[in-house]
Amino acid sequence: MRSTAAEDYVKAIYHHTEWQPEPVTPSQLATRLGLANSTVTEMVKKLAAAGLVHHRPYGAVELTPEGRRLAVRQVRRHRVVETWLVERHGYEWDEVHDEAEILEHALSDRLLESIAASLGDPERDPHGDPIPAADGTVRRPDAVLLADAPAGHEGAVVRISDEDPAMLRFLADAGIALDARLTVLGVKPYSGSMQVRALRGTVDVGPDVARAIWLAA
Amino acid sequence: MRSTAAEDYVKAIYHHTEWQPEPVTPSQLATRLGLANSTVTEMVKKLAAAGLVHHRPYGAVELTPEGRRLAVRQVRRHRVVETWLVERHGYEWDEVHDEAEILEHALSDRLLESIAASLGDPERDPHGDPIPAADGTVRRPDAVLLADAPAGHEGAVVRISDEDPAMLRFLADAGIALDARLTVLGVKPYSGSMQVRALRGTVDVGPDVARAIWLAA
DNA sequence: GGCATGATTTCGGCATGCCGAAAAAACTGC
DNA sequence: GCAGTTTTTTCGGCATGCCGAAATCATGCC
Repeated sequence: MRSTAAEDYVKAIYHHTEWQPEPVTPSQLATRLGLANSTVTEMVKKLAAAGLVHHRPYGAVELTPEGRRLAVRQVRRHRVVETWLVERHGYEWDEVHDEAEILEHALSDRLLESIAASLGDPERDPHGDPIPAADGTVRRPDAVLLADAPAGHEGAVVRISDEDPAMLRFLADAGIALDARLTVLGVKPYSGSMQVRALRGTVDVGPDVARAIWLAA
Repeated sequence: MRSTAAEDYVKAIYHHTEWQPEPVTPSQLATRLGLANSTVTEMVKKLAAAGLVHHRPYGAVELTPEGRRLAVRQVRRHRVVETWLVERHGYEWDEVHDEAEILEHALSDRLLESIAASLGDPERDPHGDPIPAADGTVRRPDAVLLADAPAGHEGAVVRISDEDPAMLRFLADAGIALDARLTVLGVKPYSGSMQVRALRGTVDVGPDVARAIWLAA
């Protein structure tokens, strides 16, 4: 039970608790993985038998220490590959996800570490997500979700969720990239969108976008 | 029917006819792939249905033009990856095979070509095997199997079979590498081994080795 | 020509991952 | 507290690849 499928499941579980720590339900997992609920239930049972997750029937799913280790390892692999694709192979940051999704299961540890070393052992990936160290250590920057930032808050963009490639392109066009300094001007009443000042000018961002961007605290 | 398994089968079939053109039998395929005969028979039937091979029951297996295209593509991928591992990641030439075997199925065309370009589009891999071009063109050097070379023949090593990593290490120790100049001194009667002069001195090579080395014709 | 031997194929089975439909449990609002 | 909805689980099924055992074919030898 150390298949690529298992790696994908624990990574998805880990992913869910990485930036907002709530337990994950099977159906949320199914949505994220694009699988049927029944499939997830079955697989979770196998993962539990393999000691990678805790799960009581009809309850949420949580990683065991061992499952967490595997997940962190997988996250490291994914983000190292993404960084490598962008820095060495001319990929745009919205193009790397699918390729990394496959490669993270295919590279040996030796090759992965060689690639990481050739990049200078980076600590964050092109979206600002922290890259866990080879020993499993994770350093996460203090950050506030843009949607939760009060008016007047100012800070550099520390992370942009890689969930939606189209959004990544929209943000790139709007001049909002990693390390850009943003100032929260306020929420427009009833529209649900926020006004934000970037270097290039003022931008209105909808709630989806405001929940995809993290600012330095 | 374009699975990684299918890619492995057509590659194995192609491989067999690359340096000595004889048809492949299912059992030879099974041996090379490390599978049961029955498994190969079943898979060959599926490959035939998919138009990748010709096969009449109880007969040999041959690639269709389409199967050959797929095989050549796969060979290119494998050899580009091997070259990359040796040149950029400090692998020894006897260590690359397993990693390449996995990676050749996982890289996108885009990434593979980017890697090939970064290597200067090499035309042969660390063992001397020709790397097919991206368009499927294969250039093969004129070569004689050491075992078939007459006494007195002299020529550079053009290719060393990558079948047996232990043999590759033995040869490296003996100073026999790609491009080394060898002279065939003759066959030792009854022992079945050949005497060969290399730069570093005279070496006795057994029949296995003599069938793994090709010299420039 | 007949027959033994070895290669090939057929057959039932197994493991992994996936699905949809139906049953069971858990929440919800009133 | 209870009925309706939603979530989770169970169940039968399917596809891919693999296996060993048994049946079938091909071939060479006498």
